[in-house]
Amino acid sequence: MSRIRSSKTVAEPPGASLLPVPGLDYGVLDELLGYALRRAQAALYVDFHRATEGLDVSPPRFAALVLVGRNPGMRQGLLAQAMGLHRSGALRLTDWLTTRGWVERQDDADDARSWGLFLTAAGKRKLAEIERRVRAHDERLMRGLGDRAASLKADLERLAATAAANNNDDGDKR
Amino acid sequence: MSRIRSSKTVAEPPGASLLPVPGLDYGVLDELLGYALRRAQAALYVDFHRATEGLDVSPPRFAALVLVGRNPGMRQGLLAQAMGLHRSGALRLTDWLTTRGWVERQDDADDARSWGLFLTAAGKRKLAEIERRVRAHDERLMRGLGDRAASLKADLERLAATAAANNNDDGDKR
DNA sequence: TATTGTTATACTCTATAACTATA
DNA sequence: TATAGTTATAGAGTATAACAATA
Repeated sequence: MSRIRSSKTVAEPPGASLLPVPGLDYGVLDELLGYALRRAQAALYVDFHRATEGLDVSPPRFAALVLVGRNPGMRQGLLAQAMGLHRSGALRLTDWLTTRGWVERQDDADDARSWGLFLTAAGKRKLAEIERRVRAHDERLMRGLGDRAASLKADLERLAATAAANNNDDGDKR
Repeated sequence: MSRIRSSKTVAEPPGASLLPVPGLDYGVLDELLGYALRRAQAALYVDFHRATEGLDVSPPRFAALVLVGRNPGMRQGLLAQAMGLHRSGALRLTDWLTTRGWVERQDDADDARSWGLFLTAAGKRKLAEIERRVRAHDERLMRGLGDRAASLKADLERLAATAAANNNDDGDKR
């Protein structure tokens, strides 16, 4: 089998932050944990893009490279599961990375329906460079938070687990 | 002047979470504050969608309703600024809300280029219902975090400010 | 000349549905 | 019959560029 698909550069991120505009009334938004998270996410997204400028990568593409790099031979379906995507999304992502020459599909000896995913030599080099810059970007953020960085990260992980658990329950909304 | 545009329902959110898949090696992703934020955001997004099921709303649409509701007569450009959008994005968002009958444009007496944005009576009712559910959803998350919720929210706000400041600086990446 | 909003277009990210090949 | 991947299509969310009207 073979795959060919078009290649384009990364789209520009939202240009501006969601930081409060002085004089505007944000009502309930200022009270919500969810909106605080959204503001932080928006700011980090712009910052990530800046830190990886010229490398033609985006957060999901970076995550996919790391996952394939650390788990060579993983199937597309597992990549989808790890990234919370539909399998058609993992397909497109893999297509894009393949077209760039960073990832390659190899036939899986155990199951003729599946691919094994692997980084190419170019993909390994690219990932090393991206990872270096992303680490620097993240460490800069951590430094800005000082000793709160570690507890923030732990609380975010707990929040993610809590919200995901709600999603599986029927919830007690009423 | 008048605006007409098509109306569609809210798209489905990503179906699954980004919670760690047992046995997979996430490499640097597990160390990054940015990826922890991404995981939390993904989980909250699904949870938000569940909490507002049937109301035909999304996080940006909700934020726009709140902002217009609290700042009646605000211009589209200001909405764009508050939400970190290009003005063409604020146009589309406003179009959508107008088509739903929740927001209306009125001529601005001070500047013939501008609109003033206002909630309609239906928009006010709709917002009240959405806000009730979003508050309940957010409070459920906060309860899950116990006494750490307040500090988490404060740290997220500080993170957003820090990252946004980096984006304006030249940064010290090298 | 700068600003507000619009139109046209395009790209990322993600989904659903119907399909093929294999298990 | 179920699973892995594919194809085709669609929609949200966002951008850029060129434009008109007004300031």
